[in-house]
Amino acid sequence: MSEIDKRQVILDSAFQVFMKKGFHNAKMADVAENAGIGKGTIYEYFDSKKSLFEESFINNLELGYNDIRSIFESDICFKDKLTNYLKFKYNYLSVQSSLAENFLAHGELVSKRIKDSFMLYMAKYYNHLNLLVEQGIREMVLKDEVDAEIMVSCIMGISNNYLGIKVLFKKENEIDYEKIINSLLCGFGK
Amino acid sequence: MSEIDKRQVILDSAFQVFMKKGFHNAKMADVAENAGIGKGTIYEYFDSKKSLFEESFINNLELGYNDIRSIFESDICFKDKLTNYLKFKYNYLSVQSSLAENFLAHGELVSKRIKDSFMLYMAKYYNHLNLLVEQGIREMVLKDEVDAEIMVSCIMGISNNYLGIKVLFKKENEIDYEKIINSLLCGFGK
Amino acid sequence: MSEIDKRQVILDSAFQVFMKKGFHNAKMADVAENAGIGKGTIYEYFDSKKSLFEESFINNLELGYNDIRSIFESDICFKDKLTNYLKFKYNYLSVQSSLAENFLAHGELVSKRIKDSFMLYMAKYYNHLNLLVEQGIREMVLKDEVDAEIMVSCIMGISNNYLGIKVLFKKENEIDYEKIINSLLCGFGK
Amino acid sequence: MSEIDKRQVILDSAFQVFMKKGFHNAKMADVAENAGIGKGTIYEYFDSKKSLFEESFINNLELGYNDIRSIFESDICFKDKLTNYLKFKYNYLSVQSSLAENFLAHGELVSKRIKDSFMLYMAKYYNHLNLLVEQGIREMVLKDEVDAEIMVSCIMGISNNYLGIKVLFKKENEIDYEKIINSLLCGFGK
DNA sequence: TATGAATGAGCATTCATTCAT
DNA sequence: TATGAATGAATGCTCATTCAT
Repeated sequence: MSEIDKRQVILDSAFQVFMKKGFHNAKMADVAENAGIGKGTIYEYFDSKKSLFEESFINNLELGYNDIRSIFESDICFKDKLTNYLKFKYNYLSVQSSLAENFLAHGELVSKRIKDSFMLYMAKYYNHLNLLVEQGIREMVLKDEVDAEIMVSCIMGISNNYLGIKVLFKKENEIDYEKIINSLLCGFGK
Repeated sequence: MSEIDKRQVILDSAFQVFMKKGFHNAKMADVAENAGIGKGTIYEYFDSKKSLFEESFINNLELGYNDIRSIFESDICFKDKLTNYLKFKYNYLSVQSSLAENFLAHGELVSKRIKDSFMLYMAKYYNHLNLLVEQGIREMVLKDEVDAEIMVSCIMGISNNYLGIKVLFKKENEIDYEKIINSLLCGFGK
Repeated sequence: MSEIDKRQVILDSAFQVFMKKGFHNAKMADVAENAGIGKGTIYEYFDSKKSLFEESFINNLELGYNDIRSIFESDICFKDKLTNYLKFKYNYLSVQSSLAENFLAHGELVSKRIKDSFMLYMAKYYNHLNLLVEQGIREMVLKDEVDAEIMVSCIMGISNNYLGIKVLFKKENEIDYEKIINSLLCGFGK
Repeated sequence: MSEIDKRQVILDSAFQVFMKKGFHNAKMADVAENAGIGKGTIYEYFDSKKSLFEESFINNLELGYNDIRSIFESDICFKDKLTNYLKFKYNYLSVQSSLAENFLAHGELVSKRIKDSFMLYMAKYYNHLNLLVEQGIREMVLKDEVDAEIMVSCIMGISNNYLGIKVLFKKENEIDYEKIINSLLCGFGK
């Protein structure tokens, strides 16, 4: 196995263990065992538990972003793109985390580096969603005077909360993406 | 000071310290000092650090819920209620936490007990927002066939993301609650 | 036991263990056990193993110096003072260290702080021995033109090497302090 | 490079690193890098770090002894021999160690083997100095009844302390070997 | 009841040593 | 023979918890 590969194996193992147990309850021994290597080997590739956490966290942001970027950059219409985005988010939530955990936060681990990285990716997502709104306007699906920030927030709310609940109660077949998009387009008012 | 009062003093002190430092970096000595009492005294009222965290977390959910319940239970129209709710959330976000931290989660501390409690309050919020949607339908402001889950998710998305960003960049005066509600009512589509 | 006393108990225990095992082979657990306390307690009084070593080393210099100063400051004649000094050194060597160890040194632990402290006490000893030489000149026992540095070095050589060997081979009764002093006074030449 | 030569390269490299960093702070990786070889190669020639230390220490004693033996075995008079010895010691102190470090000792590394070896060489030095004293007696420079042990200790004191201080304060040109020897011969008394 | 000095279980990290290449 | 990636035993230190006062 190449040096790069082993590094990636450790990153993946670390992300799994950190997600499952949290930073403080995850032992370096757990990460090593999960990766099928010795404890000391981790330190050949990473300086400390903290930096391993940061690297694995950022690596995961990158991987997730690469997957989702292809959706945003694909050459399809507004509605299809939004539908694909929501479908992807549904699957992502399924494998990655539980709803409740996404609401909880502890300041402790959020180093400047990780905050910056997180904000960077959030900004990228945000930017993509903003571009999607603009595309919708160009395609004459959305109103010209639409407030992109508000609409993006609604999309995020749906992807985090509505889909999150469906994941939690395992009601995938109840999700009607057509209805979601219609709700956004037509509004809830009379 | 009565026994009940001292318990509450400890709970408040604990919540402050846990929010500021996170569970693992908060020392029992910090909580005691912040409460102006001795370390040993905490153990007269709570079994362990973990249970103190849980109690303080749930206590805070209760306090927050009591504040917001009065909004939902007030005798005002749909639009005013929704506006008041969003305004309250804005202030809450301002004092409680930063945007980025709300996105991050570590599984470690989320015991079944705390998850259940959290879900209970989420369900209460959810229920209130659902009732609010029903009120909107009764007041003929919303369509009869509105999907409450989707609308509630949009409201949550706005309160967590849109307001969160405004808090983060301290742009309170930019928030146009009228426009937010109009967006929800009329939709973003042509 | 008072706080000061417990501190001293730990210092004494630490000095014993460090002298016996050396810094790196002495475990904090050894020091604690030797002092009859828990490991954690040491950290109530000292910041780290390193600082415990330094404090115990310096403390020992102080104690040794206090003992020997009383000899130098006593109101007796040159010869008696020199005899007492050598007798004291003999006993000190007996309980403190072996000859061979005094020759070996490893730079590692010698922090600036400890070096300064050591040099300070060496300078004090040196100064006392110089004053002793001056006293000898005033008492007309020593030549006026005596080179104090050379004579002090000879005294140190005798106290470290000659007495050290006697300690090592446990030949206390062979030591003839009279002869030693006569040798210094009359020289070895014809 | 022959096997013997590589062994010697490692021994030299090891001695340098051990003297500079001390046993515990010297890493095998340091020794290997300093010798320009791989870590594993050291283990082709030495069993362990401990044995490498012992071998390098003893090897250095041998080298130092070989240098000084030639002085003692040269065919010159007592005074010249003593002067040459002191001059050699001065240079040796200059390159090998600082004064303070020579006073400090930590028991840890002094295995029986190394102690024995050290004592052996000390005994050799001692023996040479004793022979030198006898030569002085034969040459009628020293008194017949001179106590060799005391005189040797004085010489050692001068070489370790007096010369050590001169090295430390870089006052080589202040050393008056003539005066030192006269002091030893005539004594310090009236 | 209130305290804080004392405790020791628990873990990140280092580095001498091994062994497949 | 020479290498250095991989290993895991070993230990300093932290801090929740206890309990004598």
